[in-house]
Amino acid sequence: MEYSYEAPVLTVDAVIFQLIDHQLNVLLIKRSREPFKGDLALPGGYNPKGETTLSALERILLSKTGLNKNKLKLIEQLYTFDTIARDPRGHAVSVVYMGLCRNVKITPSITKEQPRFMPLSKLPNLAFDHQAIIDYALERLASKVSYTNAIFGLLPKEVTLTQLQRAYEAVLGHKLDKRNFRKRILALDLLKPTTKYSTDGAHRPALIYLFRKQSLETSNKLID
Amino acid sequence: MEYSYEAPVLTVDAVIFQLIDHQLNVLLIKRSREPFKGDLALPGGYNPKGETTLSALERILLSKTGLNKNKLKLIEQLYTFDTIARDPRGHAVSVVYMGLCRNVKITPSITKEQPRFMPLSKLPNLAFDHQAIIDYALERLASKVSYTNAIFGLLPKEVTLTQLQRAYEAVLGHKLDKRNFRKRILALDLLKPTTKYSTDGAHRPALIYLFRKQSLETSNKLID
DNA sequence: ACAAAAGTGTTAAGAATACACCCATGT
DNA sequence: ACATGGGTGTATTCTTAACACTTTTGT
Repeated sequence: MEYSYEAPVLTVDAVIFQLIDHQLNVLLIKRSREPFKGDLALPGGYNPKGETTLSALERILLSKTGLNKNKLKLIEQLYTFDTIARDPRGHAVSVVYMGLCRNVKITPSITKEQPRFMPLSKLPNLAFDHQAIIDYALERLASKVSYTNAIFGLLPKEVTLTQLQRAYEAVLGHKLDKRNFRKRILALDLLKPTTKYSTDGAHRPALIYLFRKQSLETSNKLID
Repeated sequence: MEYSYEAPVLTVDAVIFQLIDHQLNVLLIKRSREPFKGDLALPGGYNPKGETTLSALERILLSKTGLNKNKLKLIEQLYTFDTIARDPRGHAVSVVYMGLCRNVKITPSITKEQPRFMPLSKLPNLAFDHQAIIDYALERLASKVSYTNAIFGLLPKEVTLTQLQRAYEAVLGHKLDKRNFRKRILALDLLKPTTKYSTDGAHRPALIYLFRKQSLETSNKLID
C-alpha cells in the first residue's frame, strides 16, 4: 500500500467564539479566491507535513486574522470533516477546532481577508458547509458549558453574577431564572466572592466574583 | 503555500467494542512490522487520497480483521490524533473511530495480523498510545450511553431487562440497582415489551423486550 | 427441596422550579 | 423622583436513592 500511497490534502479550520454586547459572535474572513470567492468563511488553511494541526491552526489564525494564540482562553478539537469540497481540485480532510476568547478586537484592514466577528444571529450565507460547522460547534459549546466551567473562556477573570448569567443565556439560547441561577452557580463553587463592587451605571453596584479556575474542569451538576 | 505544500500521512484507526460474557472487549491485531512489531494494536491503516476516512476504515477493518462493516451497529468518529509516532519516518495524523457490534466471531487465523477481541480489563501493553485511545473511547461510550440509546449497538434487538442492565454495568463500570434501573429504563420508553419469554436456565423466565429504535437517538434523561 | 435469576413498591431525601419585592446607585 | 439593574427566600413538585421479599423455573 505504501508504495502507491498518496495522502489527501489536510486542512484546519477554526470556529472562534466571542461575546460582543451579550451576543455570541464568530470570527469570519472573506474568501479572496475561488471557490466561494467573496463569501464569508471560517478562517482556515493547509496543514503541511511536520506541523501539528493545532500549531497550523494558530499560525493560520495569526496570519489571516491577526488573532494571537495567547488570546484564546480555550481551544479544543471539534470534529474532522472529510467530505468538504474545500478545494474543487480534490479530496480534502479538515480538522476543525473550536476556540473561546474575550475582549479581542479584530481590525478587518489587517489582511486582505478582512477578518471580523459577526453575531451568530445575523450570519449571511457562508462558504462551503461552514454554517453547519458553526451550528455543530454551538451545540457542542452549549453542552460543554452545562457540565464544565468552560464559560470562563468567554469572560474576564472577574465577573458579576449578572454578566455570568448573560453569558450562559447567550450560549444556551434561552433565559434563566435569576434566583435559581445564583443559587446553583454558587453551589457549584465555580466562583469566589471578592470584596469589590462594579459600578457601571445608574443602579446598585454588583459584587464582583473571581473564577476559581482558568482551565477546563468537569463538574457533576448541570446548568440548563 | 500550495506550490510547496506537502500533506502529512493520513491514517485511520478503529476502537471496536463488543460484549463477550458480560465484559466489554476491544478488537486488536498483532503488529506484523516495526515499530512495535509483535505488540497488540488497534486495527488501522493508511487513508489514501480519494477515499473518505470512514470508507478507508471499513476497508481496512475487513482486510485486517475480517469484520464486515454491516456488522457494525454503530460507528462514529471519536477524535483525530496528530502526535502519534505511528510511522517513525514522519508525521502522521490519525482519525479514530469508535464502533459497536455484537455476536461477532473473529478468527485470528484469517490474516497474519491475528485479530481477536480482548477484554478491556486484561489488556497487555499496547503499541503506540493505543491504550490511551481506548481509555478515551470508553469514556466517550460511557457518556454516550447515559444520554442516548447507544447501548443498542452492543445488544441484540430483543433483550431481557437483566441483559440490558448487565450491558450498562459493563460500560459504566459499576453496579446498578435493579428496581431503580427497571423503572428508569421503562420510563425512557426505549423498549417495547413483547409477549415472549426467555428461558435460559434454572430460574424464572424473563420477559423479552424489543428496542424501539436501532439508530442513535438522544434522550433528555440520564442513566448513571 | 433448593438454587438461580425474575419480578415488584414504598419511603425519605434532595433537587429543581416557580415566583415578587426591596436595595443602591446615577441622572 | 425615577429608572436601572442588584440582590434575596420559600413553598411545591419532581427526581433520585435506598432497600427485601415473592415468583417461576430446572435439576
